[in-house]
Amino acid sequence: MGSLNMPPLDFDAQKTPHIADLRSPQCRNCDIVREIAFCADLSPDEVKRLATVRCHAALPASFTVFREGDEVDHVYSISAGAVKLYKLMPDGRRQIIGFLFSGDLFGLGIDGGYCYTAETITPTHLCRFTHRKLDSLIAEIPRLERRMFTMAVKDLVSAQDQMLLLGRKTAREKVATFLLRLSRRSIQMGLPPSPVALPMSRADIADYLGLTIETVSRTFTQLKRDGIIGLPASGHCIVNDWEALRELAEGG
Amino acid sequence: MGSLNMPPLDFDAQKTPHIADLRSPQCRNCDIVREIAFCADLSPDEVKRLATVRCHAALPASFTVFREGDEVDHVYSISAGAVKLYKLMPDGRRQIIGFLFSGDLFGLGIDGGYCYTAETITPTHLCRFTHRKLDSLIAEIPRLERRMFTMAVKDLVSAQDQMLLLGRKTAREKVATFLLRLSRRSIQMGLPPSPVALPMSRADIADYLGLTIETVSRTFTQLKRDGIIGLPASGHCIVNDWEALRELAEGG
DNA sequence: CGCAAGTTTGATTCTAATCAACGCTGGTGG
DNA sequence: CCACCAGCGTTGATTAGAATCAAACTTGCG
Repeated sequence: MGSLNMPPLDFDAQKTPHIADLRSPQCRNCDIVREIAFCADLSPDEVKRLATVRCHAALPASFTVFREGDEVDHVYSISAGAVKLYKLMPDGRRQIIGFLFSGDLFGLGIDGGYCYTAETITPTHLCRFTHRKLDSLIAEIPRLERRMFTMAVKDLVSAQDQMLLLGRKTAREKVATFLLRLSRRSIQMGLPPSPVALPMSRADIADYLGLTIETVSRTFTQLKRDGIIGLPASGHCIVNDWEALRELAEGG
Repeated sequence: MGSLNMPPLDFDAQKTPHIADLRSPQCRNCDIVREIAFCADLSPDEVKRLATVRCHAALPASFTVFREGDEVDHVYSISAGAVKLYKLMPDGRRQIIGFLFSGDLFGLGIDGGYCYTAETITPTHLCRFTHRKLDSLIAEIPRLERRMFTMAVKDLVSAQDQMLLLGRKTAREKVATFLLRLSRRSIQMGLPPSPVALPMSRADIADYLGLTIETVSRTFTQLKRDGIIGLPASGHCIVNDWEALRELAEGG
């Protein structure tokens, strides 16, 4: 793991190119661009235009894309894979702000640097745009502005749900809610609702739900003993009793 | 109080007009519109145009503007006063999503209804626009779209900070962070950083910070005993030791 | 195979919640 | 005018849920 008190990552030491070395001209015009959520309803011409400003990178797992405080320069879109966004406190306490998957956008921020760190969970394909190019693109295709706004509002709504979870739910309720969210996200990506893929570690889940590793582990075990879920292999979770899980999640 | 399990408010039973009865033509062209944050840099003509679509209402304290689940029809801007936004669980557990003040906007949401309840804390002056009129306004003044987007991103950043607070901070750290935020907000409104006004009840603070009333009360008392703050009168808090408060807030 | 990292399980501690009582304040009505 | 009451806030005693501390187990990899 080592994300908690690791020295700044030396990108070059990793077995992949430094993401900053990728330039648009070097990027092949692959069709992954179609998967970018905010251009889902663009015309072929517009997609082509988009392709000229984006560049694409394949990153390994546990790769830090940018850190909290880094100068904001790019916006990223996930073509495939999974990314976590997190904030750290000076003493190492960590809060994961979100788990992102295929189609999700990140890297928005206000002046003064990114306000979270972004790190891949699994090997991940990213598309990247500079804010400058994105702006000129928006000038060409004004619809994009509305689309970005809608996405920000959606993120805001999710964040508010997460506040309720963190502030008022018990460990059991938190885990149940988490599983249901991942399941819904699976459906959204065209996968079956169960088994739910859990690409992230227990530590990640704990830092997302405001719990400790041990409590997350115990809660999974407990839900399994209650017959509500099954844990066939690490990284996967079968839901046996949707009704019970839903009721639990809402505190019923 | 009674916000937890009150029957749906009968607006007419209150001593103020039902907010839904207010129509644009009836609204005087008061200059309060200038205080709407998202039109701060508009030209006089544009402000005049804005005035034709907004309408204005003075509401008493503890007035429910809309409820979670209500059909989304309007966007609101606070001219003066304070509003809280909250979510409820079926069993009455409550999470306050945010405290809003003069200049703040609320009522954004996605299809399917508002995702929180909005209630005044103090007597409050609100401006209101239908989403429809706001859309036509945005068509006229495209700058507004960017402005709304920026505001949504700011809210998102705040929400992410709140996740860190709820998930990883101790009671002391939560209260310290809360006081610093209110103080910063005071400055932003042109008021001195201290004394910090606390128009909301202990119950509201508790439901905002993911604590109980008793813990909030005890923590205030403790910070007072430590000489970090003073509590001269209910509703106000003096900060004696900014450095200590800041250090506490960050977990130093 | 052996090691390191991640996960599970168990024992104990601790923070904040719960339960309970009391005091303050502001509004109401006798 | 003052007594009463309701709502809010504070304080104290006890409990509970999750954290911490500790150890064993599992998994994946060189």
